[in-house]
Amino acid sequence: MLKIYNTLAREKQTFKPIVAGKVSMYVCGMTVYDYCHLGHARVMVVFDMVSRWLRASGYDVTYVRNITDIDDKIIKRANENNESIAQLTQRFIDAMDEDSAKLGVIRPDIEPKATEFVDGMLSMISALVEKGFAYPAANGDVFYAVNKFEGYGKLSGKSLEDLRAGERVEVDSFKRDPMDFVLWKAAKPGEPSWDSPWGKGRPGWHIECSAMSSHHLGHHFDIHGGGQDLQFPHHENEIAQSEAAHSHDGKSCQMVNYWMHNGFVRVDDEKMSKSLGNFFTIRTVLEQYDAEVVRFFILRAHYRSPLNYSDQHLDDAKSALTRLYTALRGADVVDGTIDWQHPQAIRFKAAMDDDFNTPEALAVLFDLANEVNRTKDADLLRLLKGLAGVLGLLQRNPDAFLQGSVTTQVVASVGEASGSSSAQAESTINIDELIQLRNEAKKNKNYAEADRIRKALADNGVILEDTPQGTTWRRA
RNA sequence: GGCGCGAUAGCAAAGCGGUUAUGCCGCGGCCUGCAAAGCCGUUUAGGCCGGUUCGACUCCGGCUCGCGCCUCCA
Repeated sequence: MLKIYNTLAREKQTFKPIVAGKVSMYVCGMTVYDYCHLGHARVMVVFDMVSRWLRASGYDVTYVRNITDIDDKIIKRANENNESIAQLTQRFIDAMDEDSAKLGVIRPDIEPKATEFVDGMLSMISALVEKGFAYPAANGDVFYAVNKFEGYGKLSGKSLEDLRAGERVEVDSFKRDPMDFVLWKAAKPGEPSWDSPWGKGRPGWHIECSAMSSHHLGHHFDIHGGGQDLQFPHHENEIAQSEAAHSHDGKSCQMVNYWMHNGFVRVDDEKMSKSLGNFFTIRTVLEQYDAEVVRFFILRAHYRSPLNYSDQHLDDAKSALTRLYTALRGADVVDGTIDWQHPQAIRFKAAMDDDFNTPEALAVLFDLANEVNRTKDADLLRLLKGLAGVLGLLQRNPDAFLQGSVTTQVVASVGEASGSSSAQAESTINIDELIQLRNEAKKNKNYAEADRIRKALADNGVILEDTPQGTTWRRA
């Protein structure tokens, strides 16, 4: 029985899909004017994990994650770069796809782009105007009249009075209420625009998601996700738009049953964000850390908790993941079959069913690794790999992870240390050859030489491990 | 100012009204030529003050500190 913390209800609720056996899920994706940072990585990985668990639980999942490809920042950035908006957005969509693939994120089933759904947005805005929830202003913008929607604030727990009291926005004289938000922006010279009943313009941000989600998932769907910062105003506004636009005879229809919000990534205990400028892009981090380590780092914390980024924490995650891969090493397990009756599998499922408790699920993996190390039991190995696979982890060849990007050719100084000829000292030497040399030295009880080779390799980031089956190595 | 969240051992991070979380690090042992890996054992907890209870890290109240949203933001 899966329980999900529903932001709307402010409590964990037993998950019941609208259509038995099926789950419709929408997640707010990226605005593509720059490379994705670790905050984006978290959304992608978290909801990838959610969709994987729903599928592992037997649901037929339709996962939609949108792409915002028209927006003030995109226009500004394209102008600065002297490139077209289409060029800019395609460049960063490609980069996003690259980054997410590295993080082991399965592509959502549908990735709609805002610019391809302007018609849907326009008809939604028209419906809102007709029903009296929106009004065109004198400047050509169309605004949503927040006070017309009874449930405004129900997601974020804010009341209009509170919001107005904390008002920090400059009052826009074209709005009837300072909290009204824009559905359609009148075109400014030189900006891309679409025709509309209110003249040329482009859509506001919030209406995009309402139009795309209802187009692909209908007026009422199961799960809507996104970062915590989208809760207000973005998701609040989505509810106001969708539920008002799809209302019949004054009765609004519920848009979403379960609202999920993932916690922030922080740096020095401050939110990581583009506006604060303290962000690390995924690609920067991947220069230093294996992508699976980053995925593990994200899943090691509960999705709703804050996640503090630092090298120390990534190093820690790397060591932990190394332990898991070490347990799989040397075994010929390829398939990860899961016996869901096994006590550890039951524990794993209980953890995941409890609002996607990945830290507890990972603890199960470590307990399994310990059992595997003790017993070398093939069934346990399959179970370990199978359960890890549900989280998108541990599916590589262990050596591919453990030896990583270290080239099998190490630098010349190793050759010198090994005592080989000076001609060879100038070139690179194969790690396997050095292990061979060391084993010969060991056989001859020349331990000083053996240790010198081992030390030289260690200085090159190669750690040797002597096992009953022979000597293996891994990167530091 | 309004609304909300959090405070767990050296670091990270969960569950749980009474029984080993887990990972990294540290320490001792086994293993090893020595290491590494692994195994066994082990040190370090629950912000502060009250209350409920036979018993609280876990429930309730207050306080302190930190964070988030209220403006674009995953």
